[in-house]
Amino acid sequence: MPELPEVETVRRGLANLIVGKVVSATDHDTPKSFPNTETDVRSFLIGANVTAVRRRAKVLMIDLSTNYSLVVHLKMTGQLVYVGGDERFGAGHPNDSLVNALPDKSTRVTLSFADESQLFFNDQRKFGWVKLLPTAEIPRLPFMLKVGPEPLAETFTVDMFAERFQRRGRTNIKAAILDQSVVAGVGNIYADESLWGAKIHPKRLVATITPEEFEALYTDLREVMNLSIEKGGSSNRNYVNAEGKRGSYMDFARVFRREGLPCPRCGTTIEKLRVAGRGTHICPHCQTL
DNA sequence: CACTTGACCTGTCCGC
DNA sequence: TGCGGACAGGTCAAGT
Repeated sequence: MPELPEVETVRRGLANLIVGKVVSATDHDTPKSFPNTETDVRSFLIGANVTAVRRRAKVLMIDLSTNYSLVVHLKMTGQLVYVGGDERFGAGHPNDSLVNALPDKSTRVTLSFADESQLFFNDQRKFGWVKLLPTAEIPRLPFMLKVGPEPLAETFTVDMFAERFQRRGRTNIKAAILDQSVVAGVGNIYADESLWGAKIHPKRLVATITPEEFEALYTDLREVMNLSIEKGGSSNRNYVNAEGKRGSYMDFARVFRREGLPCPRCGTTIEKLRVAGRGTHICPHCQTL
């Protein structure tokens, strides 16, 4: 799934839907999806009140009144879908069919709240997880120690952006922008979209990128991510928000998954290639080596 | 260190 | 219709 705009969309939804609710029960399939001890679950999850829902990079944190948090990574196919107690089997709910189908085959973790509502963590490919950890320990997780700055933060400047790349001078710009220790939250969709916006070929070595190009990339990355959040994220395959609804950014995508279609800037046919081990979409006229 | 590749999983799509 | 292979929004652990 889920890159920064999708995770942020889920965060905003959950912040409205579950803050203040009391956890009454939990269930899961494999320990891989929910690697927590029974003792911790009983002591710090059951009976806890949800106090906040936060995000850092592509990681979600559901804070609890016990000073523990549920830390969630959706990886490629994870979903967090909330179903209100009164919505189940209710007629006229916008997501009737999806909501009433849960839990389903991909459901890995279920959280039940005291008011009968539920939160489902679904994950087709089982890469994601939900970890119960002391809130104060989260910043000391290896991932949190190495992850780069939030690209949409007001304090994040173009100079900081360009500086972050200097450590990765000998690789290509696509691998570097996907590196979470350079900048947080960029994944395959927004890497391709922003490189197209800045007219930079994804195979260009970082060391050859000019200050003007870094500035264009910085501006475009932020624009494209802000637009995507506004559109509720990208539903390329199975991403949905906390209410089970798809996002519409893919309707606005300029190159991602648009191979064979004309470039919206010059009309040249968009091509798909492989860079940094990932499917990569470019306009061969706008983005040259 | 910086960099690349394979592994983790299931489902879907495409060519034979 | 069936089957094999490639591929899919992300990160890690290994290898060079």
